[in-house]
Amino acid sequence: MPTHVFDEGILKKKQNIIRAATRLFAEQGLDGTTTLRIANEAGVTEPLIYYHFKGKEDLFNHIIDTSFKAYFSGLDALEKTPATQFQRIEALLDFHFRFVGEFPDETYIAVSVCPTKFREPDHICTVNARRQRDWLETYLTDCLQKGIKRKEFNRIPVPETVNLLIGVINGLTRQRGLHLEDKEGMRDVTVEFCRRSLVRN
Amino acid sequence: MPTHVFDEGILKKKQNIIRAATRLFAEQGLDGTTTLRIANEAGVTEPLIYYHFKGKEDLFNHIIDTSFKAYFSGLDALEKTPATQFQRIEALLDFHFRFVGEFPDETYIAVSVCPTKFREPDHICTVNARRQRDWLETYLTDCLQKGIKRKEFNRIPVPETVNLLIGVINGLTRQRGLHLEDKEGMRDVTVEFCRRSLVRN
Amino acid sequence: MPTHVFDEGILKKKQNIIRAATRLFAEQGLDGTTTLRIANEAGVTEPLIYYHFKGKEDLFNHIIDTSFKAYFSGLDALEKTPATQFQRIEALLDFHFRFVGEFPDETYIAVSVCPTKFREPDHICTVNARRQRDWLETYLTDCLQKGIKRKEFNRIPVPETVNLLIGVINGLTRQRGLHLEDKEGMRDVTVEFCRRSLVRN
Amino acid sequence: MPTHVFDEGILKKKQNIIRAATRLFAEQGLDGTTTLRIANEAGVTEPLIYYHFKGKEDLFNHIIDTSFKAYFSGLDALEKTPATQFQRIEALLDFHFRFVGEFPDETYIAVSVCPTKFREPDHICTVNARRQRDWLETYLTDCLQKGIKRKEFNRIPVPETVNLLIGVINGLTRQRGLHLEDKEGMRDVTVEFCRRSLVRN
DNA sequence: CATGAATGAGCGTTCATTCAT
DNA sequence: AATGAATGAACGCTCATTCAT
Repeated sequence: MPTHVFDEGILKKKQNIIRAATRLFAEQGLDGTTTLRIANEAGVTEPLIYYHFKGKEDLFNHIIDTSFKAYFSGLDALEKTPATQFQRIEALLDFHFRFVGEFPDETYIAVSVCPTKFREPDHICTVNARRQRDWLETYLTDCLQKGIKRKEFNRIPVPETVNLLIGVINGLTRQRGLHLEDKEGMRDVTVEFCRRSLVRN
Repeated sequence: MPTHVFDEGILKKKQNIIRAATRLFAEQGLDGTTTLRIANEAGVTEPLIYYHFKGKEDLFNHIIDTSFKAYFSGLDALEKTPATQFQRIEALLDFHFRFVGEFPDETYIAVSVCPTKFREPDHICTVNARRQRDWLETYLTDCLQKGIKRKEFNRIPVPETVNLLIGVINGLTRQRGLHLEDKEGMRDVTVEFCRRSLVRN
Repeated sequence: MPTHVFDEGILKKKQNIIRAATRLFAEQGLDGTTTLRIANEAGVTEPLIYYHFKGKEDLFNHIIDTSFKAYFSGLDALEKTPATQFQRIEALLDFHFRFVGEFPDETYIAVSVCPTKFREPDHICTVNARRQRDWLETYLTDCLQKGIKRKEFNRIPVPETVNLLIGVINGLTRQRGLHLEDKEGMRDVTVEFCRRSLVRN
Repeated sequence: MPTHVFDEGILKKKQNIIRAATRLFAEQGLDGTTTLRIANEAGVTEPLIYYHFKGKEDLFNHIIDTSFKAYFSGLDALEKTPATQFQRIEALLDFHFRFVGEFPDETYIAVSVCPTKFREPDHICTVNARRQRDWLETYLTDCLQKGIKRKEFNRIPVPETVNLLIGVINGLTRQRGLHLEDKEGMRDVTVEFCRRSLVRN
């Protein structure tokens, strides 16, 4: 069920290229991955990459674009479920745990190789990262402000806590692939950790 | 005052090479940084790099080695200050906030370019990352176990919480350079966030 | 009315290919023109070129062949009009002025890209260029010898003057496309220039 | 004495590259010549080309630049010798015969591969070709106008005759390498041909 | 007749590295 | 300690060409 959501109506060999590239970019970075390696692992010849994409950079951008589209569509599906403010935060954490589980390579690329492009202000990486940060800031700020006003949450400095929560999400996101066997356990412990910190008792 | 701690008794041009390489590796990664660029930014010629180091990889390893030495010596200085368990955790968080402030490039390299080497089990990156994780795990597990036993902390699942705290540290560490102006504020909020979650009231 | 003389009984798309190729070869040379570009400008896909021709070289040869056929058939039409010797030379100059006006691209290819093939003695370019030179030499030598014998022309060294006249034709031929607006004027001035040099007064 | 005038103070291997490239560009054009071939014929490895030049195009431009510098410095040496107007024209023809004899490859490149760059208005080829044409037009127009005014020349249409003379120079220039054994003969015959046409008797 | 998909061969270029000085 | 000159290896990419349909 994972990666397949991206692949509807795409040729098999093109899929292979995208999947191989995604894995290799995650493992070795953009500069560390050669087009020859991608082609070999995809079971095609190098020029086919250039038939389907303008170049290595374009292939990379395609992966970034597709990944962030899936990410944001997941985020947007969240918004519609109102509840207590903590349940909204829990849903956000939950979504990230699921997303990183489904798309570990895509997530790792976004977190680890995208930043090398932040120097270019119009790069697809920069644009999407900014959009992500804005989205999370808006969402979390709203949760915290409402939660504090309704006495659901402790009185805490909002912007710093938003920043902290984004850091938590980022940090847990980066710990993929390597270990993190007991995903279910981590999810629950993280949620409870935040609940104790935020929710008034 | 920062970077200079590494440079005692080192020739000026060698220092320039190391500093230029550190900055460039952090900005563009290992593969993305050419020896020519390093030489230019250091104000020397390429062969001088090879006079002082065996090659680019060796220069990189030197930087990693020096950085982790400073990091671990900071960690070891921590151990000697016993107190309440939460104070120990606070000291750990505090140290990381300070370290990332003093050595942003070194930290960023360790977090973002080291992982591309984890495939090689004996690489200096892999070894140091493992050692770091072990150190943090041991330290935090000890804190949590003692804190729980002495009723200072809530009863929480230890390994997952250790993992979570490491994630928090990692996440906040990655958010360097870009923004995070109010470092002091972040430090306090983070400490309080963890305190509310951990310490029984 | 021009290029159409070549196209009788040829499919429209094949015509497009030939015309696009002719223009591009003249503009960018043989190596500088890609089959993809030809296909695009002809409004077809690349494989269609290979349906109609064995390959790019074959398409090029076809153009050379067709161009030289038209050129030689024009030359042969000349021969039949006897008159004074200078009138024969004038007719030859006249024909070249008209030909280069009708087929500027074909002429330019013959003059500028054919020479890169002269290394291959059996190439269609080499063969036709030799045949052209032979034809012009024979024709002009005959004119000059007869004209001198009949006291129509000054006593001049024949082979060198033949060579010179071929050079004049070549030089004026090359000056197409770029400028040379007043073609009619150039024709007359050239003819009179040669007349004053050759014809006894 | 030939090509050596360009080479003062240049490294031997760099000279080899320039000479090999000059010959190959003349024989096969810019696109038809590979950097590998240049390197092989120069007895060096490919990267050395990139050590001395920014790339193939830059090497080509260097050759064009050097050639035209030599050409224009030759032209400028001409100007200072006033005499009858026809002697000035004779000197011009003479210079071109000598130049094409000394630098046949450079001349051929200027005449045959430069035009593929004329599309780019700021290209070194375009700029130099325009400058050359301007120079020749100015020079020849001056000769003809003065010659006509002083009754040295017949009354002839000046701009067209200028154009014709440039065509003659171009045409004879293009006939390099191929044959043209009796250069001395050609020079004299050409001069006399023009004299009879221009000079009043 | 016509095309989308795919490839073998090779090209211009870069880069880490070495050598002679 | 330091450098200009030079190279082996490989990389991203293009192109003429073919194949299946």
